[in-house]
Amino acid sequence: MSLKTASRVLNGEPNVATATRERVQDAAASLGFRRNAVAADLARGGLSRLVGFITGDLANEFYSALASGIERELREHGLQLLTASSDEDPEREASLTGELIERRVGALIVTPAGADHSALRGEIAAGLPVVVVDRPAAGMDADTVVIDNRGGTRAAVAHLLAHGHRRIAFVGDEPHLWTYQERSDEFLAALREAGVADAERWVRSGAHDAAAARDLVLELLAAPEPPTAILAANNRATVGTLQALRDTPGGDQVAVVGFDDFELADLLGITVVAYDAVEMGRRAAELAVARSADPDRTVEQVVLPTRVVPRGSGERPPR
Amino acid sequence: MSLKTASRVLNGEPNVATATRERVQDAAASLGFRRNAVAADLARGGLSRLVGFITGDLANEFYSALASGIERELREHGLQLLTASSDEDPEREASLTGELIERRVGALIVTPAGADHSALRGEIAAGLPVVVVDRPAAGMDADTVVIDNRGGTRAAVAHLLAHGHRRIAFVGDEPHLWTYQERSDEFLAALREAGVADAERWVRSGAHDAAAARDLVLELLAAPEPPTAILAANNRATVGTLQALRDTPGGDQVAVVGFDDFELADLLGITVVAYDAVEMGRRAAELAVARSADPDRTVEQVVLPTRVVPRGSGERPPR
DNA sequence: CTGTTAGCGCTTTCAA
DNA sequence: TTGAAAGCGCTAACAG
Repeated sequence: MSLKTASRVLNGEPNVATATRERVQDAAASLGFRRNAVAADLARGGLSRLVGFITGDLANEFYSALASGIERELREHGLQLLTASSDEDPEREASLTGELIERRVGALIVTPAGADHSALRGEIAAGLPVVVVDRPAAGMDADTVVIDNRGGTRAAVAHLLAHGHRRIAFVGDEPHLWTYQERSDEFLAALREAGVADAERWVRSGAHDAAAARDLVLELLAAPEPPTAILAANNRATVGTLQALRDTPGGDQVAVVGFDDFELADLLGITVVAYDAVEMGRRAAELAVARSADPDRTVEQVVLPTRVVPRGSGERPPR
Repeated sequence: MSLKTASRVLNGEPNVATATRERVQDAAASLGFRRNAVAADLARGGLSRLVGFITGDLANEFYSALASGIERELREHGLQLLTASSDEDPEREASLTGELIERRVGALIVTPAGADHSALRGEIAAGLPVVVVDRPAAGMDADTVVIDNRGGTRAAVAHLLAHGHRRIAFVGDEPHLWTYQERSDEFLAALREAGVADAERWVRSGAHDAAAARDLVLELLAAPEPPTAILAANNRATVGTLQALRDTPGGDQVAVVGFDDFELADLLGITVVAYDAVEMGRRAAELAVARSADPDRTVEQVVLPTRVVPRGSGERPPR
């Protein structure tokens, strides 16, 4: 029989006699035959059934939640996930982008590390479906999934204000990150609207890991007029803040709200601004699939909601 | 000029005149040319520069730590990571294995879900480098990376015994898991050697998630003769145990040692049996690469050490 | 329902 | 140093 007939059977195409079909299947099974998806994709015109995901650090629970959501959604569409970590390094990000494109991924999902997205822009222009997650890529017309950073920050500050706080500190990541910008901006705006003078003095940056956050908070607490409440602007900042409070006499009096939920927040009684990272990934994958199917659809900007989950630490009154 | 010359330049092969080389590079740049890794791999004889990783659940921090270690090591060898989640379902695992093989991965790294590894065995026989992580696959001659479950358990029990405990409970995952077997076996052995009668009565299973663990521990604590110490046999069991202790009067008197370290264990003062999951992944990738290079090397069984990290919860004396 | 022919974009001989 | 030809394993288009 011909090659083509076998191909038809193996691809589940119609128009094959049942007898022939069975013959092929038997042969394939007994020979341990496996179709070659690489060759198939090539013949079909280049694109593979792979979707690339370029992320800061797979070991970070936020990114792995994203990856999990992405993978789950892709699976529904018969697509596979190709992961690469940029270590938040823009240069690595660019080279990984190149590698994935050479692998002919059908789409790319990225949490952009740097500010320069010229590489990505070119690919989009060349027709590659690109979805940007967590942080929009400035000046790029790409599908985007972010959370409502401003709304979440606003709600957190309102929560603390409602509990009587005025001296509220903000402990954030690196200032060049978009999420930092959004959150700190909104923090300042909310404080000013509440009539807090000199709001800037309460903002700290550089809490890229727990240790750095801890130091920042220790410093804040040692000042002549320490804050009565702290908004920790990401999960690592929250950990560092908690460490600092533990190590400071009276630290358990200070109110804390953390941005990003985490598994043990419940156990620790930490009030947080929560959102669904797995869902973020799922939505991103959905957009990637949609754009692959229809390159001309209008660009979509998905903003996922956040909510304040009160668990005790954010409801302490000011000392 | 010929196709081949261009190919040589793009692959950095020697024997090209500098002038020609430059001409090709300019052309490639101005045309936005990208080589097609899919076609290249096909022409080169089938195998792609991809390594597959089949894991239980990417969102679980243990697996994502593995993935991170794997990815980092593969990168060193110019390989890319293709991830797939089995949801701990043996059937899904088998079908994913098939998909990855059709994608012509150069090697496969697996945390086997079920007990039946016939599919994998066939692939190994067919020459596919397979590395098994976290749990050995019974009856298979595959490279393996596991931690010293027995040693870790033994050390944890010794730690609790040394602090005067005799009524020590074991809260573990599903009994069919290899890690459960190892840990519970060794737990029983250690208890018996210490002269604890009727050791089996202290063993509980089914703590596959925190909620289940919590219920198990609540039950233990409500018994007429409650344990004075608990060995939580995985990270979710630890969380559930802590929840149960929080919700039980006097629960803060009960000693706890958790298997698996976690970020907030330090903050919570939880004594744990720790090991390096990222390193596990790295070693697995290393083995995968080594076997790809030399299919005939002897099968290697890597056992990574564990260590007890005392942080307070495991040092409480019996009530 | 089945087969033939021509590629997909690259690499690998081997020859010039 | 360069090039021509063959083919990796498959599919798409068209015949039979």
